[in-house]
Amino acid sequence: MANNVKYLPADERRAVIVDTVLALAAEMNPAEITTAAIAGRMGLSQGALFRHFQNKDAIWEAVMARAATVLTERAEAAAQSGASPMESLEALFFSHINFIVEHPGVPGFFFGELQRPGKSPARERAKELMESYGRLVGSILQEGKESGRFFERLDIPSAAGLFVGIIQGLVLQSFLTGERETIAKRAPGVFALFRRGIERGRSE
Amino acid sequence: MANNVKYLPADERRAVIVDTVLALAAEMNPAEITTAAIAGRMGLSQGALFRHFQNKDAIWEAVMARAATVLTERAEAAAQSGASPMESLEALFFSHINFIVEHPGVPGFFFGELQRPGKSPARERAKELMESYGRLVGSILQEGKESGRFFERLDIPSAAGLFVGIIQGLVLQSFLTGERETIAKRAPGVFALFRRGIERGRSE
DNA sequence: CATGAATGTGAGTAATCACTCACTATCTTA
DNA sequence: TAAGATAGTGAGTGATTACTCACATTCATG
Repeated sequence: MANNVKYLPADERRAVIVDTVLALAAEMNPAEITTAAIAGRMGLSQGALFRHFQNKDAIWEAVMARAATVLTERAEAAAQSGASPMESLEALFFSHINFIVEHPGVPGFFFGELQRPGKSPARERAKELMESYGRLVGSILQEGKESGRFFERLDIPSAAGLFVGIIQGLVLQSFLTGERETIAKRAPGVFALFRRGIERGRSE
Repeated sequence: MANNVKYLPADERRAVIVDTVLALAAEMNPAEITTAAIAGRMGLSQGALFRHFQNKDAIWEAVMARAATVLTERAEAAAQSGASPMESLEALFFSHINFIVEHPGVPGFFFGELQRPGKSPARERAKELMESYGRLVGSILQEGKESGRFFERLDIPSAAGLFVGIIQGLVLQSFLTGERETIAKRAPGVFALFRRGIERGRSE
């Protein structure tokens, strides 16, 4: 893990810094991550950080942007992978779960940033991510509704909110237990119930 | 709002401090609430705080304990109010939503505390609350399942997790928009979908 | 291989943090 | 109304924070 290679090009160093913050976020409260902790983990001095980022907020924005990019890429791939809307939704759900299992620091980072009032750059990135994610889920739901395979009176915004909510609920439970496996273990059962909620009634 | 009455008895002062923290948590990131901010809002000096609490962690624990007490009382009352398990579940759901609308600082406080690793007193309180809440939901679900009104193959832990998750999803959306009304407006539609997921199939 | 540009150092800075304590103001009660 | 108990003050403490800068080290290139 000790990535203490020195004199990296600026873009690579920025990437290493972002990685380091994500690694720290998996181990501690993101709100308590200090520039000293980041530099220490990298084996560099604090000064090196500020050569590549104007301030801590800029680091936070880069971290959020990176998380958003990776998650969005995977989500879009998953959304197109299914043969039916329900399969796409299921693939999207589990790709999101896998992302969180691989990057356990991201949800906490996300929560922490959304709690901040006003508009920090990182918070704006987080909002953008949520909105585009919501649109993606909404389009799949709409498709399923139109194809007649979903509940015909399905309220798209509610269902999209529920979709995001069930993931958040799982994250919260894993925060509680402190164990990373919790979320992957509970995911299938919870998704099955969500599926029951949105699919066509069996006698309608 | 300015509660700057001086020379309150110790127990009343402690209650005022807890109220003040909850009020601040509704306006700012709980992680950024300082003892200076609390004292300033009350119109007292910082020293006054530490006459009534040993340290900041003790204040945080008291805040969490108070939130847990109020929420638990309301939840238990709601759980017993319904004529059927589904009605009880619905009453529980909306009492929780109302609690959050009235105390908008609590969810953020909760998230922030759960993100902290190790075991702070406040975090332990939060875990206790979640566990007893989960048991309450689980018992209603079990009752509904046994009475034949819920899905007969319902997985109780998944459904309880889903119940908590849909509330978290609504909270997250209200964090995003920054508007307090969002959560109450979206709640009915999301609960309807949850209900569809757990109730008996119409042709089974 | 010399030289300028890029990257990193380490000892600083002022601001802010939770917390302390000798002292004062107020309340309670005999 | 005197006096002890309780509550609050305000100027401190050392630790920690994000951030700076003169200087050193290494890299890239003609």
